[in-house]
Amino acid sequence: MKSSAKQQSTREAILDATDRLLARSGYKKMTIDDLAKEVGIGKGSVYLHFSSKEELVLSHIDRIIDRLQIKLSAIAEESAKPSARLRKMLEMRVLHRFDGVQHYTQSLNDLLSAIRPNFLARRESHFENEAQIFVAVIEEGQQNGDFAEGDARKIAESLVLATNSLLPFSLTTQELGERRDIEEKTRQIANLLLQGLIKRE
Amino acid sequence: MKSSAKQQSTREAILDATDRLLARSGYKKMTIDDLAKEVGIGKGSVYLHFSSKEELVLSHIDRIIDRLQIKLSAIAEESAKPSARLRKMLEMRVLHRFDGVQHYTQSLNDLLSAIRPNFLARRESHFENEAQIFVAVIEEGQQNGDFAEGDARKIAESLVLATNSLLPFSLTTQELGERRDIEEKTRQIANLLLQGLIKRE
DNA sequence: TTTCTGACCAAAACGTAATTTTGGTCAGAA
DNA sequence: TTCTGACCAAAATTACGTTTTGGTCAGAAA
Repeated sequence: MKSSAKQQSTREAILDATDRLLARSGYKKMTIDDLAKEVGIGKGSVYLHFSSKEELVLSHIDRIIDRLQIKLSAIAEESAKPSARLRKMLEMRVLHRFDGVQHYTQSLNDLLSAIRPNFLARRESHFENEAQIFVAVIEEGQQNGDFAEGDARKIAESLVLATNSLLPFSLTTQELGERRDIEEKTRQIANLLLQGLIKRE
Repeated sequence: MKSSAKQQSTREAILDATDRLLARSGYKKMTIDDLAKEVGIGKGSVYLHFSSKEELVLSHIDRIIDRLQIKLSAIAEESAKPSARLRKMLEMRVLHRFDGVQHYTQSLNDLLSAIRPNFLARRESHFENEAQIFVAVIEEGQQNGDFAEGDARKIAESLVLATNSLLPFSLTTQELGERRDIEEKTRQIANLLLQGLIKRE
């Protein structure tokens, strides 16, 4: 039996190569043969880790989101004020997503059109998971009196949703604009939202 | 010389027919011949009003936005409190856009991919124009002491941007979800944003 | 045994050449 | 002066033979 650590590292190597090839050629032109060659394994071995090309790319996206969630959770557990943590989480979330696909110059549409239904479903669940991380911080702020009362889950969903139009999705990072502008716009929205959360004297 | 009122009504009839055909067949399958037949005019007459198929469809979208801007301006001039007006404007904006393309079941992607560059450019300018309508109301609220001080233009852009992810764009209305849910989500976000705007005692 | 591989295959993608449809024009009708 | 539809080049579609590709699996490697 192969060590699961080794299995895991092969899996990671495949996903790393997927990222490179996706950036280089887009979804349709990226072939499993090329991918295997890039990783230095046999083609069949790719299918030991992923059941299909679509599943492979979806997993690659999942990995970006997993990493995001780890970073979000880390901030959520810091010791700063809840409002400061939320602000930081909102900004980091947008920039992480921006950076995660910055090198895909034109290929986002290609990818989206190829795997649309499953991708949209996952995207929805990613948002839900991300919102859940915000919930804990919001509840903390409510309990310590910083924030006004309210359904923490709904508030979390609103925070996420309100910054979603800044995420690369149908628009590539180029079409979205300069990274610094995205950052500034996110900060503006986050400020307004958080002012709204903070309890009035 | 033909009366400009008659010219205008033909133009409107063409745009009405464009809306119907776009809903029925999508951008690529909608032909100018069909369109002329639907309106009951000759094909060449279509080109008396629009210089190309792309321009035609762009004008159709412009019309949706023009109507939106008229409704936004109307609300902006009502006598309710600035915060109430802004809330109403934000909700109306999202629902107007939702209703404007609700009958395009699958064809938004088709349209987007066909006219992408010019469409994106216009979209950007639509947002800027919409934001400008918000500016006046925000400044009014700042002057009468309801709202905290701040760059009204930037605030307006934030309000618009924060609700943009609820607009049909790459996602069709079906993919966005139920109208009542969109309405609820918009209201949630608007509440949070406006709480953030309101001046603290 | 367990892990990995690449030859293999059906299906999809691609080239391409013949055919049809379509966006756009414009000479002349109304 | 306004409108039209026959007309045309270009683009889309079809038909079809060829190539490429996603996915499998019998057997090699470990």
